[in-house]
Formats: sequence, structure tokens, C-alpha cells
Amino acid sequence: MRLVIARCSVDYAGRLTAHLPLATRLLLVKADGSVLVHSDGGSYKPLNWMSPPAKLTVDVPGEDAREAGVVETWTVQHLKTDDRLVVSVHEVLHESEHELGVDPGLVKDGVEAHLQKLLAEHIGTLGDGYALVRREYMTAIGPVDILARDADGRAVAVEIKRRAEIDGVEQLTRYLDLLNRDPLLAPVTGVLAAQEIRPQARTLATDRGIRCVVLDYDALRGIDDVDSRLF
Amino acid sequence: MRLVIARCSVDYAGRLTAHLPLATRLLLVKADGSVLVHSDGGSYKPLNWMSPPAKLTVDVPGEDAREAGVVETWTVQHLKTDDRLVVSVHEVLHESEHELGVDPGLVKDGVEAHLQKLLAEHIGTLGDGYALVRREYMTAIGPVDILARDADGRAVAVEIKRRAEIDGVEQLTRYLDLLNRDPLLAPVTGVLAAQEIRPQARTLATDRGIRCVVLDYDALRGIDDVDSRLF
DNA sequence: GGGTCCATTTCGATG
DNA sequence: CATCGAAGTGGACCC
Repeated sequence: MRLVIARCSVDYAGRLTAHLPLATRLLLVKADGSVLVHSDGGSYKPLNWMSPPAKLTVDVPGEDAREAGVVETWTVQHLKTDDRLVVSVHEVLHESEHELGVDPGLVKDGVEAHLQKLLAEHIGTLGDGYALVRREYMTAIGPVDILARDADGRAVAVEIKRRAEIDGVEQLTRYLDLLNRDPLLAPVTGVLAAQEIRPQARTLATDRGIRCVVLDYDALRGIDDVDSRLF
Repeated sequence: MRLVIARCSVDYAGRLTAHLPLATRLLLVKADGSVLVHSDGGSYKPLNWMSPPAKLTVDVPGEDAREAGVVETWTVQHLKTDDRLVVSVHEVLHESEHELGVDPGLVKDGVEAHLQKLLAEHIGTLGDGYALVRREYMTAIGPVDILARDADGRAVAVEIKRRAEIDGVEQLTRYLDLLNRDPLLAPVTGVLAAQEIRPQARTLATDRGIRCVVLDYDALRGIDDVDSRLF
């Protein structure tokens, strides 16, 4: 990995054409030839970049560019498309190179799958007497996240989202329509369970008789911890 | 902007929980307190990060951590949520700080919106006698980029892309299906207009009776310049 | 501030 | 390998 702090302007030509006026920025060159141009703010997205695989070539600028103050011209050419990033370096303020090696990569936790697992393990969160039938209950149009039965033995279909929006309500509605055609299950009620439920989604769900339940991830995990300590 | 190359492990707790095992990485600290953790590969997306606004605090590690080889504990706390990134630094291999100043920002050109505007202004590019009905013609499934009428008064739906691929053809097909149900418009023909049309997209479009038009962005802009000179 | 749509999206799962 | 959907999506535009 090569780190360069430089006064530079940048031009990109590929799916669109874009230009960065002269300013001081970080140029990050990765081992796979990809280049990121970062400013001292904004999000994790660079101002401009070239995706791997790419090849960086550093050239002496043409006479016109040299007169305009350019000391190095970087051309980053994508190896599979004709996308190209051209960096006109006016002044190098810092430069260093580092061996990083291959990264072991990120270990994720707490996504929708984990919420589903936690809720399935603590289905009583939905109400006293609730019992799990099964996770990923298969139907003709796809798996329902959780199928349960309430204290009175009535079937309940649960749709789980990290953040519930209208499409989650639509999805659950389709499942409910289908499940209610099964005489062994009908009548099936619906529960939309999520860490966050958008107002529109809540309105639509309520209008359709679907119950909304806000999940507290930490609390569910906390129950887990208690279990772990007990056993 | 502060650049640190360090052997470190990283833990994130917020919307999800994630962990990065010990390895050598780039830690990029921006002026707004945001932090990016980059490896020497992958795309522009960091392995892990904290969005601004955030505050970085560097602490002496606790005894347990110190015994595990940690020399510095970085805590990056988001200022508005309870998202938190903890970096356990085991060894600092490089460190430097730089003043970058405010970036003038990216100037984009040739995006779909601009192409749409240019083509709407010069709808005759599609053929003699073409007349603009309107841009962003609203339908139940979304806006059609341009609705026009040809020299014979027949409705024409135009889908604009910088680079047309198969999904653009599918999108236009959906619009055509819908528009052709409207007796006031039917029969509606389709035009796929783009600076570049991928072979697959051209084949599919042609097969469906959709005309393909390659737009010359510079020429369209040139017409603009001529207009500017005339008036 | 919320809603919607686009992205040089990136990323992973799946058929 | 293409396709489809989610993302700690982010960002822009509109209301």
C-alpha cells in the first residue's frame, strides 16, 4: 500500500465523466492497483477512485501540463473496461509505502439472520404462551421467517426485518394470503417484528390487521447471556 | 488527516456487531472524527469504519489488554447514535498527520439527468418532426424519461442511459406494456437512447422492436453552444 | 425531517 | 457465471 499526500487534480472517464479541481488530497494505492482519492471529510466513499483490477502508470507530464505546474501524471487504467482515472500531481507533500499482507476479513454478527435466531429462541417475546412451530417455514412463494402459535393455538406468521418498511408489509401480506388458504393453518395472523418500524409501514400493517413488534436486540441478546450463565 | 499503519484488531458495535482479527491495516482519521480501516485490497469500501460526526479518544489499555499486547486503545464514538468503534492497536508501524483543507468537491458530467435534459431540448435528434410531450412522464410504475410524438403524431417512450444494458431494455419494456394499455397513447413505440449501447442490450431491444439511438454527448452540447451564440 | 430514487454503488447468496 | 437482493448503504432532491 502506497500513501501519497499531494496537491492534485483528478479526471475520471468511464461510466461517467468527472473532475476534481486542484486541491490537497490523500492518494491511496492498493496492492491490486486500485486507487482511492480521499479528502479530509465526507463518508467512507472516496471523492474518486478506480476499482481493481487496475494498473497504475506514473509518467512525466507533457510540456503543456508541466507549464501548468504538473510534476507527475498518474494514469490508472482498469484492466477489464476502458475506465480510466488520471491524476495530475502538482506537489507531493508526503509519500510512504507499506507491506500489509492479506487481511483475515470481517466477522459480522447481528444481521437479520441473527435477529431471527434470537426471536425464535425467545418466541415468548411476542406474548405469553407463544410456541415456535419453525423458522423458515416454507411456502410456494418462499420461506416465512417464523411460524408460531399463540396461547390459543392459532397460527402466527412473523416477518422479521432490521428496519421494517412498506415492502416488508407487502411481503408478509402475500404470505398471509397464501397461508390462510391452508385449512390446517387458517386463520393465520401476522406479526411484523423489527428493530425499527417506519411510520408508513406501521400504518399499512395496522390497517391490514398486522401487529407491529419492535425488537430490542440487546435485550434479546441479554436473555441469551442469562441463559449462557444458567447452563 | 492522520494516517496510521498499525497491527490492530477492531470491534464495531452499533447497527450490527463486527470484529476484525489482528492484522496490519491502514487507520485513516479524518478531520471530522470519522475513521476508516482499510486493508491492501478490496474496493473503496473500508473493512470497517465510523461515519462522521464522531470523536476519537486514545487511551492507555487496561491491564488485560496490555498483557495481550495492546499498546493503545482507540475509541471512536459517534456523536448522535451509540455506534462505537474500538481499535486495539498492537504496534504502530507508521504515523503521519497532514493539513488538507476543504475540498472543492467533485464535478460530475455526462450523468443521465444531463443527457435527458439535452435530449429533451433537442428531441429532433431522434428524427425529423419529433415533438417533446414531457420529461419524467409519470406512470404507475415510475417516470418514463421522455415521452415524445413522432412526425406522424405517434407516441414514443424514450429511456435514457449513459451506458445501456439489458436492465434498461427491461425497464423500457415495462413502461411500454403499461403505456400501450392507455387508449389515448397506444400504439406507443420505444427508443433506447444512450452514449453507449452494450451488444446484449441492442440485441434484446431490436428483438422487441425497440429502436436504439446512440447519443453523441459532445454534439448535443455543441448544439447548445450554437443556440447560446444565436440568442 | 421523512420519503423516494440513484449509484462509477459494493457485497453476498443463490440458481 | 449471471441474477437478485441487502447494505452500518450514502447522497440528492422533493415535499
